[in-house]
Amino acid sequence: MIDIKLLRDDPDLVRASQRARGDDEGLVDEVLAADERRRSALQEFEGARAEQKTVSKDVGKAMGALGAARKQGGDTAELETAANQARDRAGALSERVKALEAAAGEAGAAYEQGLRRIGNVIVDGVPSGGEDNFTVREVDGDPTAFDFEPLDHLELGERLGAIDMERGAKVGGSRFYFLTGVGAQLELALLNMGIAQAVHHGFTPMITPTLVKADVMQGAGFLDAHADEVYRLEADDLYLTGTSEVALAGYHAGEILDLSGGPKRYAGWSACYRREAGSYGKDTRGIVRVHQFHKVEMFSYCEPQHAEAEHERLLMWERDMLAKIEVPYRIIDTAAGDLGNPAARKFDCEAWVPTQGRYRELTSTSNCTTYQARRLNTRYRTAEGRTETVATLNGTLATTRWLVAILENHQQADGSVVVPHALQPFLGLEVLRPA
RNA sequence: GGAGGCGUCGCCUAGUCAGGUCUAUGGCGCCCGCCUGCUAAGCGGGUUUGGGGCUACAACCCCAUCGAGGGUUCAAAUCCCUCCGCCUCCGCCA
Repeated sequence: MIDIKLLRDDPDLVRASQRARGDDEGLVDEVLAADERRRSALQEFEGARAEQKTVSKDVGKAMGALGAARKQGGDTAELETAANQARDRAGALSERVKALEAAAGEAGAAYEQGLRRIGNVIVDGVPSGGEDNFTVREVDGDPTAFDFEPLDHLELGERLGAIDMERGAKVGGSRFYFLTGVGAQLELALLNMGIAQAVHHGFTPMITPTLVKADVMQGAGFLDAHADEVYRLEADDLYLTGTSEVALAGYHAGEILDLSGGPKRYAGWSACYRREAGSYGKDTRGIVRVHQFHKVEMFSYCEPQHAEAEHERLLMWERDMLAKIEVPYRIIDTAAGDLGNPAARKFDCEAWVPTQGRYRELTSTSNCTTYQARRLNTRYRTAEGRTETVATLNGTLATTRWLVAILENHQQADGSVVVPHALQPFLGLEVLRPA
């Protein structure tokens, strides 16, 4: 959620952001009003509570004096009367405090509910509008040219004995698959290359839980707009994560971090699960859109004032990975309306897929600024000793989908696939050949 | 799955049985100051986090915070209930 102080100080900025996202601008005034109500209710309650506490302490004092007098066998009647009087007064106040507390609680809940609905304030420069309003930031390489009719990744994968969709469907249903033989090896090689690069740049590699509790899923921001994308295990009230971002965002939840040595960077390796609800009929062929895949994900905790620079760094490391697999790609600046609530800006790297004649997303890096961390209560200690909310960012280093781009772009007329140079040491093969 | 023990403001710890006349005790660490050729020791003070008020984002005042959430009570670290985590033992299973 966004910072209430920003909302109070600069509501126009938040209104503009909501407008760019195509979200409800009126929410801003709604929440400001709720904030006013919450604060006045809180003041009333706290005042009454303070009074009640004072009176109640008098009861305590009176009771103590009474006890002492009894021990000494003195006259207790007067003390007893005083104690009872104080108790009656406190009792009367107690009723009022309970009512005021309930009212303050309600006002607080209404306020927070509204605040949570406001999306992160977009970074200056993010294009307005919906899914199709992205801007192209950079194009790297020309679409791969072939002097033969290229095969699609599934055809190639089947000939190589690398992908088995049919048996995947038999075992798990549609959108499930087996990676077999060189296919399994290729995925492991790719993911390992991602981990190796991350470690080289100082990331801590992490193998993360893929089942998380509701508060983590909620805090990471995955139960709002796209809740129906998430698998939920009813019997245990746990959620299957669609990315290790969720677990890595939860990793430092409730903690106060020491960022004096720079950002904390983690590289998460995990299986990812997505229901793909509402995408019936889309990308039904092959492993472009599946319910389960593997991913290496960068995750960074940094000071908010460094978030934009960190975002550029994550993008740079994604580019390094794409360069290693030697495929043409472009980078888009996602439009505001296509950002999730937590993201203030998102860059996607999209690789050229020859048989589709278009670019498909291979990586995605988001700057969530303090939005995610505020919900998860992750802070850092400033040089002045104050606590402030950290910024969180994430970005992809490799996923199963990358196999699509690798297979299709590096295929030869005979159905073999040349392994990109950087990947060869991880795979131990230079060329994949049909069985 | 069963039985028991534990969870206190960075770390350790008192308080919980018998609710109150205290503002959660003390030590370690850390920070500031004093003293001091230097260091150590010594002395004094400070040291959870969130929210609200007032403001200069200071000082100060108030509310909450003893694993979490409820409840009882004028009053809860303390009593009751539910949940979570850790430890020990038993059972079951990889």
